[in-house]
Amino acid sequence: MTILTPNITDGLLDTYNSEGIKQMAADGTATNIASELASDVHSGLLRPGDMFPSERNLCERFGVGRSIVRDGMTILHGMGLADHTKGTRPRVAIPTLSRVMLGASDAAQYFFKDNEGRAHLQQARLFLETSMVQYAVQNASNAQIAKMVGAVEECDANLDNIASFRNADVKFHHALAEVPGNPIFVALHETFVDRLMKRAPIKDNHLAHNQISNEGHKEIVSAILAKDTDAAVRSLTEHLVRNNETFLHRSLTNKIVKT
Amino acid sequence: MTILTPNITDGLLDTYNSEGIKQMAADGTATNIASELASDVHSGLLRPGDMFPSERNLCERFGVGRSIVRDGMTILHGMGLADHTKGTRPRVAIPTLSRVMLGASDAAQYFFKDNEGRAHLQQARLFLETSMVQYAVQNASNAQIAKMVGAVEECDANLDNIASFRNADVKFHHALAEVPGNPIFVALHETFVDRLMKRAPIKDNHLAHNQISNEGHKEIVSAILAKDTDAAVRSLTEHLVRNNETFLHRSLTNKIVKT
DNA sequence: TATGATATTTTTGGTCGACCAAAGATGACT
DNA sequence: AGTCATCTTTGGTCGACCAAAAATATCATA
Repeated sequence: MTILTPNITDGLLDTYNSEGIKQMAADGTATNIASELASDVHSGLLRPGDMFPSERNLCERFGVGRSIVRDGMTILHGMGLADHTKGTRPRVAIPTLSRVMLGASDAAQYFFKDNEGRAHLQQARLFLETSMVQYAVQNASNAQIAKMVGAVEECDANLDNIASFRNADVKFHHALAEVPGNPIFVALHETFVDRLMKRAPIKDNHLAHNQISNEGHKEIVSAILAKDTDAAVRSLTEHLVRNNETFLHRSLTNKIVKT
Repeated sequence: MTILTPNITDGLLDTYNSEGIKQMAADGTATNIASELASDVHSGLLRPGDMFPSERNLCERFGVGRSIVRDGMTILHGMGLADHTKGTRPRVAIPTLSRVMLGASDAAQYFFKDNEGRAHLQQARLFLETSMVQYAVQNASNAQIAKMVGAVEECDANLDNIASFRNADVKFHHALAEVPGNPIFVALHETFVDRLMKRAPIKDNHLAHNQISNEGHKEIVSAILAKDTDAAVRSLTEHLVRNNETFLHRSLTNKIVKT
């Protein structure tokens, strides 16, 4: 394993060429089949919504039995490129970073279920959104700011509706993640933050909490409009830290609220 | 699908309880088998290095045929929890965020192979490391700074050795990602940045390039020592943007250097 | 004849048990 | 106690079987 041809230990895919993309030697391994199909999807040879070639067809193409092909399809599904819903014939999924990350999310959730892991996740989120807000102060377009304002209004209109408020809350932070126009940030946000938010425990006295929370949103937008980076970061940090602290506090005082 | 029990579309794992962890109804689906084994690994019931129960054993336990169990093991491997190397009997891997992300990396590489995707990745890296450096200015311990200095010295000692310099270069940025002590940052760095760096094309005149690059490292550390956030961020940005620009420029002028 | 519904055949994914080579365990023999 | 032969267990692969879905053919009716 040299440095220039980095064969990272134990990835699902094993050999890379100088471009970093899997070489397509048609060896009949499951990983190879998966990566070849993946290439076809990303290259547009297979279009989202299409059906994959039938398994028997792939058997013939790779010269292996159906078990191998089937394994390859499982891997492909894990990569978020195959849509195996409800017994229907698998179809090509839209290749999206968010979908890809979803697979990682399934595996990563275990790291975030205890308080320590949750705190790490919260910190990562704080760092991510801090970067977003700093960027937004400098570069957010009026349309993007308007989208955030829209979410704030939606929050205000649903202060007493837990589900709807959360929806709007997520929408606000999602709009923030969209500002740089970088799909990586959106994917990270959807994969980790959105799920985290939607799964958060319910606060007692949620009306008051929601009011305070949305005041935080307003402060953030105001600071962005005023192009005041420090104020924006400060408001965001307060907004996020407060939620995390109330969670920890609730855990300490053992006030379990039924979900 | 309600908001409070978020059943995100099409994840590999399907049903969640209020804790967000998969419910363990012993239905004989591959995903269930995978998640149950995953639970056993994360709970410590299966220790890293152990062998998994034999496939026939699992067949009996879940009341299904070996194909299903085998599918479950494939999924588990995709989650980075099973070690299927070289035909030996699969063993329990150390559950690590980095390993988990490795699976996502295989699927995500396709999004980063063109110039646009690469630019997005570079931006994400810039944002991540900016956060790290800001945090480091405030909180880095002497030991952590010493580690960075060590990497800088190693860079200096290997200015003319492409592989060794890259190693030391990676080490420097890795040390930066370690400062907050948050495994998420380390995992993100190892998964995306390390691979990106090790795979980067070779510059012509690498000696001069390496010198300039390491000067950047020195500026960054100096700014951290001086607790000068602005200077640290500025140095880091210059350091990273320069690499990206030379890459794009090289691409435009078509000066392909053999790898 | 054209058209729509219905019956039939084919194809497809899902599941299973059987076979194989190799690795590991067991026992015999020196 | 050590070495070698034998046997058991294990993962890897394959083909066969099944139910459901799709495609095709059939036929009654306007």
